[in-house]
Amino acid sequence: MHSETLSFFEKVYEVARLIPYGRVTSYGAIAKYLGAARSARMVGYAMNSSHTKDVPAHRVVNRKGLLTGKHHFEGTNLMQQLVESEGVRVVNNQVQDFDKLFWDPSEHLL
DNA sequence: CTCTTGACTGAGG
DNA sequence: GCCTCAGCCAAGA
Repeated sequence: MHSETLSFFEKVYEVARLIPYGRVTSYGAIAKYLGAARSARMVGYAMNSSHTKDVPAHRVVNRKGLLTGKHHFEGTNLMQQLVESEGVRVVNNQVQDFDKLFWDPSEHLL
């Protein structure tokens, strides 16, 4: 599962699938968890390709809790609808109570 | 091999 | 708090 043969994208997908229902994390947090703290942009790039795969990409937002990837989902508001369906409140693309809902992949190891 | 493309981030003003 | 800029680097062409 965590083979070295997995591409960076595939590793990102594995971590994204660990995000609990109703919680969110950031591109940077996932990158850090993978030991590639400076590859946050790559995480977002990977999410762009997660379209067809079984990955909860809507639970990944930027460090401020903004839904920066919403334009990559179908329709004009699908990403927000998905997170809100999990109980996450969003106002102007900003996740409310972001500090409380933020899930750090690194905590998963503790 | 080189070059471009970014769903990012931290620092500086 | 805001905005801008530069560094970041995997993948695909």
